[in-house]
Amino acid sequence: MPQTARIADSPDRSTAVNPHPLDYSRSRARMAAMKDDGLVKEVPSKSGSFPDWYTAVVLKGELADYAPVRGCMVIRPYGYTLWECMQGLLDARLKATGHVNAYFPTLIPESLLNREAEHVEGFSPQVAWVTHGGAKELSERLALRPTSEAIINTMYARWVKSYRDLPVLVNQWCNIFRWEKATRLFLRTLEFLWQEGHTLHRSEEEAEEEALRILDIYVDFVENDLCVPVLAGLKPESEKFPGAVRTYTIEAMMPDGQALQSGTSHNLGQGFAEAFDIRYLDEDNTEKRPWGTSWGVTTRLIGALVMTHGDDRGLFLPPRVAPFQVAVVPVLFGKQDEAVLAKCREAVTALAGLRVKLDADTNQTAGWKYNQYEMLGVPVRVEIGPKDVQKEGAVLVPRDGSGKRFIRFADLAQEVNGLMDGVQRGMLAAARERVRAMTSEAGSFDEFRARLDAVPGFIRVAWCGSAQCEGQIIEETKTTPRVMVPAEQDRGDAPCIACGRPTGKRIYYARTY
RNA sequence: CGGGGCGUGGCGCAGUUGGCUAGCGCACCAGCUUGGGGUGCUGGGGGUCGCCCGUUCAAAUCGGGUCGCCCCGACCA
Repeated sequence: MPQTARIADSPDRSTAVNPHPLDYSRSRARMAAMKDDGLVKEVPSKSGSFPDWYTAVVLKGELADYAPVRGCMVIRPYGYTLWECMQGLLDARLKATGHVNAYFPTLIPESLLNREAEHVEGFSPQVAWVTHGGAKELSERLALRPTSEAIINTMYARWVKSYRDLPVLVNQWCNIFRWEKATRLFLRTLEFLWQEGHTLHRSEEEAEEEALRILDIYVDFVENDLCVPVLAGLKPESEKFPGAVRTYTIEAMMPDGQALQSGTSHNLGQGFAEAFDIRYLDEDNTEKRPWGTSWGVTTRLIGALVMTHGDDRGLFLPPRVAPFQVAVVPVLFGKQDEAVLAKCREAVTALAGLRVKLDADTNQTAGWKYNQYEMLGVPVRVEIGPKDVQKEGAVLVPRDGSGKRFIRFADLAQEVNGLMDGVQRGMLAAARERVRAMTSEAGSFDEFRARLDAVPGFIRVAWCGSAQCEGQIIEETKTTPRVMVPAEQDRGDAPCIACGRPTGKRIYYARTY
């Protein structure tokens, strides 16, 4: 019974690392190759082909695997545990702000989806349909939910009667289907997991506050827990959610210079309340329509984690969300093994409160395990061998590459807990610095292209707000508008990059996933 | 949806001007050995060559189709 892993929110032990053997090569050629840089050759270089690197890290990191269905993936136990860790942290924030979870059906009758015109139009190219029950053709097609506004607002219309029923603050964790032409693990698959909040409010102001409150929660969660820096702000009209009045977004920048939309929060106005005929009787005894919001983040965030922090050794997961925060690796020689293992178990006890994996397997060497847990992105490794037992110490190895350190065993808990915070902060700081270096400003198309050429990333421009100018920017630069940051608006006029008219608007453009 | 690439034991690949029993590395099993950065040796088990249809005395190899995956561009969390 070698498993001593304690996984929060995980009811069983199926989340144990490496439940199935993998093909980690041990050929002499590869061993020789390893001596060059000490890196496992299972992972191609991040600076080489970025897409190949990404796929290899997801696969070798045991986050996911291709399913025998086009465009679909299996989230493996290790990857799913990561998702559960992420869920736990975000869910707590949502609960703390008064939201409650519920569950609505995956199947959505076509007639409901058709109620809101812009909504259908926006989603119809991506909807998967159920047309048969057994051999019998259905009288009405059922959509596999591409999002749940239609079915949830249908229910809200039944439940909301009085101003006393407001606000409605409901969230659901579920799966979503969107038919995609080209798929990538975690970044775009036919089916993915997310959380979607759907709220109703008494006033427009309250709905706007809610949309912004959620945006703030997303920023806090993604930056402080996932260590992924984002630009938060408003989407331009062209990038709005179908049916929304306003869409807010958090946009992350990946190391290859492409922006990744990482979460959205929509002010839906009264559009859905009208389409689904939601009314309530207000204090003044008149019937009114509530104001709505919806918002979500998806398993795509796992892709952001991989790309932001991974390196040539594989994954690197922030301590707060890592399925295993610490890997304890005994160095076994067949002689004092019992003493070494006893010390390792003592270490696990000392680290109570952290998610710890003790790997006492004897069919792999200690060195093999070092590489394995680095590939899995475990933030801190503790090595304990006979020499450490003798010296009453242990070797700590943070995944951030800052080197091995020998510590007194008595200081283990304090040292490791200190590393948890230090590594977490270091990851955010490093990512911030990278994104800062990938963000620039351009006053002309020539300048825009030059910057994009030098360092692809976020490029901020002045934009008058017209669709025509937006189209021209897209055309000239092959980038798309990502986000307008509120604090950067109306702080002095500059000529619109396309038409030259003075404007206070600023917007970031980037290539995107 | 266009352009390019790829489907051969679990994984990575070789073999492709048609021709012997389809080969190699890793993984797996057994034994010995080794062990602080992916131990070494020996011996084993495992494949109707993605699928279908053709051509042929003979197809992993040639032709047609089909399915899937990867990469690059147009649409999207």
